[in-house]
Amino acid sequence: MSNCEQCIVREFSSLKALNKEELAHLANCKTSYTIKKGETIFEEGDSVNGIYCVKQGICKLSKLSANGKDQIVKLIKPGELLGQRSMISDEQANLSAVALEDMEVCFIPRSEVMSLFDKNNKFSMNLMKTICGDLKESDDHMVSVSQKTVKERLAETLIYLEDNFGKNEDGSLHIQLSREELAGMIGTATESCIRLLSDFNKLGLIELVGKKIVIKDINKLKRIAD
Amino acid sequence: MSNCEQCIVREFSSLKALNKEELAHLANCKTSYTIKKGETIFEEGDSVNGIYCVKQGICKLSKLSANGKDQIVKLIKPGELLGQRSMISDEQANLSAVALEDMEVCFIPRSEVMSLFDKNNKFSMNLMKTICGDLKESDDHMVSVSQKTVKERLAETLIYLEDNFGKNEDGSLHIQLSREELAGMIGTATESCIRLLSDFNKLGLIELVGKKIVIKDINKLKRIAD
DNA sequence: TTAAAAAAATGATAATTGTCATATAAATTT
DNA sequence: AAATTTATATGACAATTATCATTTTTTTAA
Repeated sequence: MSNCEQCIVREFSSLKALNKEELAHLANCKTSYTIKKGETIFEEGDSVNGIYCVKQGICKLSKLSANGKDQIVKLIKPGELLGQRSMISDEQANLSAVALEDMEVCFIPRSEVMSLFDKNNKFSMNLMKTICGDLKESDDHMVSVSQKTVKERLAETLIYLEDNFGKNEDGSLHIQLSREELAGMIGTATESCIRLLSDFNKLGLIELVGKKIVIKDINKLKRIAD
Repeated sequence: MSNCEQCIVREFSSLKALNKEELAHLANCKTSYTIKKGETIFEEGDSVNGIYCVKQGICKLSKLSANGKDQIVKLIKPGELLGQRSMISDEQANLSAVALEDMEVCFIPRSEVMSLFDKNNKFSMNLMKTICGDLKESDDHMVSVSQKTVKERLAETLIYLEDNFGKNEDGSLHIQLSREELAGMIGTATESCIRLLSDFNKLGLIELVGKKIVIKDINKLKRIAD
């Protein structure tokens, strides 16, 4: 069983508030998992009886709409916690979590999180602030989806992806999303997304290398995004 | 100064976890305000140094988009708390709060809320659950905005308004929104909203009496909303 | 390595939605 | 009560976006 005290990603989440003793206890009750790219961690409707601490790899949180399209609500990266919302509300998950890369996660059971919430005020405050941050992000995202055009949102999303997930040596976005997933992030049809990528390409804002995307003129993109 | 212990709306919010002593202290440090319809409680960018407990009246939480349209993110009714997100994150408000009716609110300063958060675990858990509920709502709303048509969203919103804010004796929706505000709720242009209301009217789904809206066939509306 | 399947790209077209102009109705002010 | 302002409603049209069909490219499997 691996040690939580030595786990670096802990520093990036609410768990940074834990002391040695608490970390030792946590190491004892957590379960580690390896998840392959494309696999599901939990699905809409599942009862998630704890939270996942993401150690390695990126995953998407998405929701299936009535018309069968998968809307990506949020991307989760190492250091973040997964399933907090459902666990705290004690409700079934309203989103599905699917790995976009091979992942390593640790599952922390509900009882442990709740006990930490009760005992460690710093931890509960951290958790609170994280969720408040998520709420702000979600509200802002909602306004963006509702008031901006698809073109503006695509520009915005490309910038977001570069800012938050970085780029490879060849300059292409590190995060690998299919066109369908990218469309699901900005809330549009796959074909519309592809078409606008082509337009951006022709305008020299981006370059399409296979399915990879290289941002060539981030300032113009920013001007489009607003 | 009015007594918090006897305030009924308290039972509907996180504050229901407070004991006699805490309520007495709260009564001492809160400030009561009367707000007229149309007045602003706080605006995007304001530092909200506490939370508002809504005793009477409904208000909207909205965000101004780049194109000058006001997107309504949430409606708040008596018993709910206002400004929790900003206060906890210790950030400026990302939304504006404007009264849709004459209101009575009590302002509770940050220090008091924080002290309660630290001392009363039931309260902090309640607060947490409320915000988690808001987050779920916001995510769901986002998916709805992004995947449903304006017509579907209008139907959905009309049902939501009747379910959550009730109707007058004449059967019309109790909550009084201008067409512009209703458009702001569903995320569309005012003219599009008006046009679809006319369509619904012609189809017998609703009846327009002046600016009032009466739902005539909620089942058909539900079928449209999905 | 070739065949099959899946993903990406593009064209044609239709549906949805936004914008601007204008008319009508309601609310407010004088 | 008349005049002004504001809100609601409608028409005409343009822009955006979705859908369906088809082609090309890439990936996967045989």
